[in-house]
Amino acid sequence: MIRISTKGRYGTRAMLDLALNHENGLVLLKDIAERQDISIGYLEQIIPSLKAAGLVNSSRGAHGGYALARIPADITLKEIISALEGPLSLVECIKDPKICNKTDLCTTRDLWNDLNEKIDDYLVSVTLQQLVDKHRNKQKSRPLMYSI
Amino acid sequence: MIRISTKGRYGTRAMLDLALNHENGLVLLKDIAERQDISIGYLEQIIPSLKAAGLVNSSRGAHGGYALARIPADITLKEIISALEGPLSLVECIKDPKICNKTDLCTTRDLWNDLNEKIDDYLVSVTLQQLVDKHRNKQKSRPLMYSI
DNA sequence: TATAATCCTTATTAAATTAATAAGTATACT
DNA sequence: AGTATACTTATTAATTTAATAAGGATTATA
Repeated sequence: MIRISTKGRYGTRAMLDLALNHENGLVLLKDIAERQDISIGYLEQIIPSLKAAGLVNSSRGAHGGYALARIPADITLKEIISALEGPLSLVECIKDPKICNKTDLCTTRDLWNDLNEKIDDYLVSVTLQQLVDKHRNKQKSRPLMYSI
Repeated sequence: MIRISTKGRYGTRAMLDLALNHENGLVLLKDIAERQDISIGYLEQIIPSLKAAGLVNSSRGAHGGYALARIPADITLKEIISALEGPLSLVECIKDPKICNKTDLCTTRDLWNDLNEKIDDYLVSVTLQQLVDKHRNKQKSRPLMYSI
């Protein structure tokens, strides 16, 4: 199965949540967890990858919390996914050609490599800002839904 | 990690092997296994998926073996991968929207859905014949390599 | 009709990965 | 000092992946 793990999915949702809720200053992990319906413990395992990649900043202690390190328009989905799942490599021999001695004759490797590039192109083309805009449009188009 | 499993990769190589070696009649599992360096036992677990999808035919008994069910130009990569790995669905809620009650408001789901379509488009666009052609070109461009 | 060659079927297992929980530590504001 | 928060590390359960094993079913042919 070709799949995106929960780490990638939850982390992306956390980033979108951060982008949507920055008006009131720092965002609490607890609040992200609640809004996104992800356990705090699991989020605590995911966030460090985003920090390490320089995508979010944090401050500790009371009144601490998280914030995006850059504006959403400057953050691509590729950065987010790479931070969470490592470099995109549909098959091992893409990022590490030495593991197979037939690499240069392997037609199917070329194939996975091409597909890899397509996926990459798409991920680069989407910014967090675009997600924010899409999200706001969705909200607008459902005027009968009230949050309670 | 976004990954293609060995089932998908080995199965694709088996299909390419079938396409390349049909001149001498039916192709033996044993020979595919040897040429592709995949254990017979594991191939025996992979081939049934290809049969079930109507991509290969087989005949049993002495002088039995496998053959493609259709010409390579009529077989897309998407059919092969779907047969081996099930319907492409980067996240569960793509093929089964009911598992999540926020599906219609979920911006990230739309995102995975779009990516899913890109991958799908690519897989549909590649035929087994194209792989065969690429493979033959590679062989030609390495005239100093002899098989022994 | 016996034998050999082949596909076919089912069960088992080991390893890796994923998804999560738990429990406590460090820091900073009040 | 106390509390709210981020941070760290270890553990575990479930699932998936990748493979092995062992034998059964079918067909050509000697």
